[in-house]
Parts: sequence; structure tokens; C-alpha cells
Amino acid sequence: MGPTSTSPSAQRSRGRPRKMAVPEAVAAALRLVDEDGLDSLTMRRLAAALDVQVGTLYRHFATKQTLLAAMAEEMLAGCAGPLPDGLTWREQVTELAGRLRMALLRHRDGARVYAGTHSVGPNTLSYTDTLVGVLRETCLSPEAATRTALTIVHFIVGHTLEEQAAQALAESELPATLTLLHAALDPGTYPNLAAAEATLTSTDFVGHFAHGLNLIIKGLAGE
Amino acid sequence: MGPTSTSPSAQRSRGRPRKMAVPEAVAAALRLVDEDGLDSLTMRRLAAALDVQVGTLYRHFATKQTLLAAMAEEMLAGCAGPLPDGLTWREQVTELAGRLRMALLRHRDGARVYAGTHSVGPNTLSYTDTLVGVLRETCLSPEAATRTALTIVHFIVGHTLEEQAAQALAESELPATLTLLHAALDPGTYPNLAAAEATLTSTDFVGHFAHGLNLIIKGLAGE
DNA sequence: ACCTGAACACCGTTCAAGT
DNA sequence: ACCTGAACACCGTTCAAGT
Repeated sequence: MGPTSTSPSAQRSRGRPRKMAVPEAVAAALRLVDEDGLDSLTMRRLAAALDVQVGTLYRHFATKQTLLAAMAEEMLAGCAGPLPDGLTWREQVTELAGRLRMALLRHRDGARVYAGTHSVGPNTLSYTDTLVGVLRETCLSPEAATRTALTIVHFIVGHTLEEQAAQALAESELPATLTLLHAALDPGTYPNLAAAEATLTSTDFVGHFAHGLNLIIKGLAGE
Repeated sequence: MGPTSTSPSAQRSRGRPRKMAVPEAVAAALRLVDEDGLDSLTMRRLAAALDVQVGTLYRHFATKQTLLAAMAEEMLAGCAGPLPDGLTWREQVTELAGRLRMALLRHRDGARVYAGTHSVGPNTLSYTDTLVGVLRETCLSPEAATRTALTIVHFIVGHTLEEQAAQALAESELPATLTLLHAALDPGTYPNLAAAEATLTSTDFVGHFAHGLNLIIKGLAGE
């Protein structure tokens, strides 16, 4: 800080009073996404929701990408919070993975928001830090722990992307898609898909998620 | 077929000669994506590339989503081709997973195209059929085989999404992002990220992919 | 110091009219 | 039967001008 600096509040009290605040803008953006989906999130609609001109947004977010990264960072709030005592490392990994999944599911199109951005904010960093930490306690080298953390996160993102895509379809054309799929499933051409159809079209995403995560965790045990 | 139907070629020979063909349009769209990225793929730019008016595209693709699904389906061509003889099931799974990864990597933003659509075309269906088939031969129930196939595909999509995001960053702001990340990594606040940084910022995606896939395959062995 | 108003260069989608 | 031309209702981003 230079000798001419004044306190932030004194600085802010000069000039026009601030009409827009970044945290409120991020919250409003997430609300818009929850209501109408990510495709309907528009700089113009967000400006209207904040009762501000579009240009004003660009004083606080350099681009729409910056806004989306701030939204992803906000979604992860609390995901790295302290773990209950007495959990095995398996339970700790399961708990952390479940938290990220729930954080993405909490907002409509949350996985798409997260997958499309690269936040280096504190929520994102401390989540990865915590997950790598738990894995390192399993006698994994830093490299193996990091790679495993990446594997887990990639699985969660891919899985939740699919889950929310199914949710979006459910509101409109899911029955049509299912019929189309069923019609395409000639048992002669796709013998295994015929046997897989029930599982493929089931909505037991909790079960699917647990299956995939357990596969990864079991693979870890053999290291 | 009704008694009044004629052969397709006879039908097509009546009226104006067809200016636009769907497979050529899909190929041109993939070329546009390869050149300028998915964000630059526009119905208008595609129409211009095909020397056609925008409205014409909508006679062949109901929406842009339909076009993207056709692109995803095209990307998977060959992925379900016959497997070499004499591979163990582990090697078969590794081969199939590697094929999907390479198919997504072959086109710029390929993972984003794939993740954003739901094709029920023959390439997509036969890929899943083949993967489920290989897994069923491992004494897995249809349900377990299907869930495992989903797990593998979700991991591949999540992983490749990340890999191509890093590629996109590399062409412009990757050094800036890395500096930003390094600056944020206070070892006091994020003790595990400090140890993870080298792996986290490495570009050994082949190694990361192999690690993740092996984790899943090893987990399978314990079933 | 912060916001307004207006513009620039685009989008996806639709549809009457042509041939 | 298939395509053109033109429109509708939007976009993200920029920037001079106001207060």
C-alpha cells in the first residue's frame, strides 16, 4: 500500500454510489439459470434483473466467461468443509465426491456451468486440496493422489453432465427419445444393448454414481 | 410402403435438383469447428460454406442441436470396429476406451460437441453395444456391465473435456492462468496443492488417462 | 468513480415467395 | 420438391457521454 492510499470505504464514498455488487450479480445469474436454464442466461437478461444497463456488467466482469467462472466458484461453496471425525479414507472420498455431485446438481445445468469454466478461486482450490489430501493419507504419492483426484472429478463431471441432460430431457422430449431408442434397438444388431436397455434408461442416478465411484475406490485399494 | 410409392431415385429426379446433401453439411460443419472452434460454428457460417441460404439448412436439420448430434454421431465412425484377436478383456476395454478418446480428440472441441448431444445413431449405439459386450464377457451381469460402461464413458468425456480445454487455453492464455494458479497456491493454505502442482499442470494427458482407466479396470477385477 | 444510452456486428429460427 | 430473400427477436461487447 502506498502512502497516499486511503481506506476502501473512504475511497468508495467518493464519486457515485455503487449500484451493482459482484456477489449479488453472481447470485442473480445463478437464479436466472435455475429458472430458465443456462441457454437463457444472457448478459442483457442479467442486467435487467439487476436493474442496470448491459454495459455496466462489463465494468465488473470482463466477459461472460468471467461471470460463468464466478458462478462455478460460488457453486462449490462449502464443498471443502471439514469432514466428520472417524471416517475411513473410503468414506472420506465418498463424502467429498458426493458433495461435489450435489453442488453441481443444486443448480440447473450446474455441471455444464462447471465443465465450461476454470475457476482458480478459493472454493475450487480448497476442494481439490482437500481431496488430494485425503488420497495422500492412503499412502499414495503426490503424483498418484493428484491423478486419482483428477480421475474422480472427471468422472463426477461426466456423470452429472449426463444426469442433468436427462433431467432437461425429462421436462419435454424424454418419452420420444426413449421410444426412438427402443425402436433402434434391434436385438440382432445390438445384442448387448437389448440386455442393457433397462439399466441404460433407468433414472437411478444415485445407484449409477455409487457404482462408478466404488469402482474407482476399489481400484485404489489394489495400489 | 404404399402401392403408390416409387423408388427413391425416381422421387428425387422430380422437382429441383438437390443443392445440399446432409453428409456433406456435417463434414463441412466439422471442418468449421476444426478451423475456428465450436463457438464459431454458426448456422449462417455453415450455410455460407455450403453456398446455400441459411433457411435451407433448416430443411435438413430441425435445429442446431440436430446438426450437433449428427456431428457427434459422425465423430464416432469406426469406434466400434472389430477388435484384434487374442486380447484379454482388460486390453479390449483399454482399446475401446482409447478409441473413443481419440475420436473426441480428432476434432477441435470434440468432447464438447459429444457431451452436448445425445445421438441414437448407429455409430453411437454400436460403440456402447460393443463396450457392454466386452464387459459382459467378464462374468458381469447385464446391469453391472452397463453401469461400468457408463462409468468408463463418463470418465472419458470428463477427461477429454478437460484435455481440450487445456489445449484451447494453450493457444492463448495458458501461461497467464498457470502464473495465476501458482500465485494462489499458498503452501500454508493449500498444503496438498503445493505437492500436486507439478502433476496438476503437467500436459501428460496420456499418462493421466491411463491412470484413471486402470483404476476403473482394477476396481472391476475385484468384483 | 461509476453508470447510461446507443451502437456494432453478429446470432437461431421462420416463412412467404419463387422456380 | 427444394431453395431464396427477407424478416423477427434476439445476442456479446464497446464506448462516448453524462453525473
